[in-house]
Amino acid sequence: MAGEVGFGRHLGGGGRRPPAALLRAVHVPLPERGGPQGHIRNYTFGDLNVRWRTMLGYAVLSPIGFDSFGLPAENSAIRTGVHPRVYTEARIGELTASLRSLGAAYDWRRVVRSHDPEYIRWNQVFFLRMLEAGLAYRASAPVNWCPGCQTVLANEQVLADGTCERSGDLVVRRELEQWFLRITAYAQELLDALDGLEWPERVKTMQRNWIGRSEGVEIDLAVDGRPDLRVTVFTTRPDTIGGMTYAVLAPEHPLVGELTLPEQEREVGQLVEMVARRSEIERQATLEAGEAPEKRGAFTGSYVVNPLTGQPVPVYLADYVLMGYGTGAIMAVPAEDQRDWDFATANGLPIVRTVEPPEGWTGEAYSGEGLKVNSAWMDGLSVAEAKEAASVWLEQEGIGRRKVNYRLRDWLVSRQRYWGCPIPVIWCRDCGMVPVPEDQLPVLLPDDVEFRPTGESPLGRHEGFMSVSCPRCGGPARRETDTLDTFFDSSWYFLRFCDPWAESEPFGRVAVEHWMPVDQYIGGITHAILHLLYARFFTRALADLGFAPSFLREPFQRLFNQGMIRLEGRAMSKSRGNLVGPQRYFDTVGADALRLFHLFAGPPADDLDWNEQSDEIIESCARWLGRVWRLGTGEAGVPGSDRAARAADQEVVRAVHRAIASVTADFERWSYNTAVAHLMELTNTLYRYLGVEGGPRAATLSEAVDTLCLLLSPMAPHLAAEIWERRHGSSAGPVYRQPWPMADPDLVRPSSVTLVVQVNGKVRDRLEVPAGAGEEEVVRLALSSPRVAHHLGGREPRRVVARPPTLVNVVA
RNA sequence: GGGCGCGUGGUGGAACCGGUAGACACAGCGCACUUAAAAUGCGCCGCUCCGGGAGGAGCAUGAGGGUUCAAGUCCCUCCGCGCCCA
Repeated sequence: MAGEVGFGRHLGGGGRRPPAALLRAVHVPLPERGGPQGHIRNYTFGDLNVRWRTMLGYAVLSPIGFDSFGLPAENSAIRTGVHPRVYTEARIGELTASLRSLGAAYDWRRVVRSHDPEYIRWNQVFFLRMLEAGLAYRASAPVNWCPGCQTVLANEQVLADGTCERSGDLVVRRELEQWFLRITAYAQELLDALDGLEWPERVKTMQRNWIGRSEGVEIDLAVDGRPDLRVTVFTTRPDTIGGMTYAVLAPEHPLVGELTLPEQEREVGQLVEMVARRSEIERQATLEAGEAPEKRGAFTGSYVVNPLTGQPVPVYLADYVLMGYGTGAIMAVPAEDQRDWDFATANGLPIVRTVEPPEGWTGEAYSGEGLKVNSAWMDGLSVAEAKEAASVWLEQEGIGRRKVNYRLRDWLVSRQRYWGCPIPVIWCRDCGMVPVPEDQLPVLLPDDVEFRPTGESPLGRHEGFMSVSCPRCGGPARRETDTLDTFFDSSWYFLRFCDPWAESEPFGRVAVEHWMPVDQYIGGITHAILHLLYARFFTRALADLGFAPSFLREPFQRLFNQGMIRLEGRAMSKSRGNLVGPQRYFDTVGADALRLFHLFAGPPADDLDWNEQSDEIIESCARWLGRVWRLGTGEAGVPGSDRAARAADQEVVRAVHRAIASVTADFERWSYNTAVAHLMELTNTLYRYLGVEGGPRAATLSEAVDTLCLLLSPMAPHLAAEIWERRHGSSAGPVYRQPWPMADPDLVRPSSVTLVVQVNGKVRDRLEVPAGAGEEEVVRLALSSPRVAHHLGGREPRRVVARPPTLVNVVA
């Protein structure tokens, strides 16, 4: 629960760059399943960006909010009797305290909580406008029902093994009236617009697959002996129609009754019953060991006619055909589809190839390129040619239509739970479904409810809530008891953040135009599909409904996926009870050390294993901060004398500029672990010069320490702020208002470099040479090396490859 | 089954464009300070072999092959792990 959300806050801005044109917003979404360390990691990365970009001169918006509705609070209420509101607000308090300890630079004035009446009100306004526009609708549908949670789940909430992602119960299928949002109306746009997003390719691919566009043909098949009936199938391979040796209906297909002959009724009935117990995900999965494949299908007794061959072929039911995709019926071509092949083999059905597999093909179904066979006038064509020819032919015959299909289904938003946003609808015996008038919003949840161990929503039994008069006829009516999926809440909070004070509208237009889209979004890969796809849809819907500016289509321009935290190989999460809370680290080593650990332990995008070594590394982060502290406060010592050595002075200056360049480049490419390493390196260099006679000038060393402090401040803000204040008082302003240091390119290059000399690709000598050494010089130096002479053994070099000033390879 | 990603010291990791493999740390070992310990500061630290030593040679980035003057990095095959889709 208490997922939260945030962008940057307006820390200072107004720097060297024009603020309005270069706004950066850094959003930190809800890494709900990551547990406290996951939160800490996420906020650390976000906060680093906020502070760094502020120092670069950008105005940064960094809000924070709480995705406060949802099942965990309600489940806790059922278990402990504590009201979800009480539970939720306590968790928000803890998280807030945690974030403040961490030093996260949020704009706390902009806090948004999805269970607040104002937020609920706009949620409900959106829902009603969507209803009006036909984007929200009610339909009966086979849905995923979790017996444990007593609620319907979205497909996305059902795991691959057919269990509920929250309770772990086996999800079953039920036919129920549900509320949906018409996300499919935006399928093509959601697919096309992915190309313009600066997101990890992996996430874009996942969304493309999820939307699952496929082009094909719908074909009407005549039923043998029943001129009144047609079975319409969808296929992406119309060229293979000659190989259709049977047809398959989904067990829920409306024609099942008509097509099932009396002698097949028993078999068909058994299959339909078995399928009803399985979740959709499970149905598509491969057979379990020992499961007989023929059990998953049944013959109806009817036949349809193959339009190419004119032959009747049997009609089966099978659970691998889904009612929700295409037309709920397929033409089965076992030779070119492996699942059809498996089914045909198990049920003794014929297999006819329509594409010649390549020489030496040993597999079963072949779906690749090749020449057409057994396909009448298509014989000899390529697959692509035949596809086109078959489509044209089917259209001319009047039995086929080209069709684009999507795997994406409409978004099921109703939940049979209490702790969510009520759906603002009233059911009247006479008027039917009546929307709650907008001036009567928000519809709020009653607090005096009783939670029963069954998990059943208490709303239905609450007379005060349920009993209303119909807004249209004034007669007695009942309220809708379903609440909205929490993904509904989290699909627009970034817009509210722009202007959380708006009262007469959900968010001010000007503010949204000013800040949106979010420049940088940071979140776990767990949200690759659900949250990100819903938010993209919602943003478009709100723009088209006139709430958001019409140009705003994409909410998140850039996305960064942080890695998960694992403990003993598994994701750290509350439900697994394997949490390592942050408080003990705040109490012992401090928040800065913990932040540093998350930055230093590995690449931000990689998963992080939390183990015995983690505490040791946190200790070492704290030790290094101590070293920086002593350097900053002068406790570590000062340069030994004023008689400065030019060489040492130069070396320190160069080390500082190298660090500036490295850390800046590392920040840009999200390489925080190496950024920390570079600052450690600088620290080590500076320590070498403490108390040394003939070292750098005191002023040089002092400037170096200041720069170290500035570079460190986005990572360890508390320590940096304290050091800065001690060194400069309050007159210079706080460290986070200082400009980010700039590296002088001339000083980044070292004065001398190591020339590596290889003989036949093996390193044989290393020479110190001036950084400006040219090709002639390095070749001369390399060839005069005695080691090179030794390894040449008297042979003449056949070739010398020089990459001055660092490498020469002598080939003998 | 298909697609994508990843395999580097005892450990976490670095190597950004094909150019010194192992930065920076952890653990370990040693030294200084200390009555002692902690803390702190400094040093050593891939493997094997040769050498008393300074040093030298060879082998090393999951396995095998290829391209190249040069491969952790590019190409092919295989093995293992992870994720997504089926």
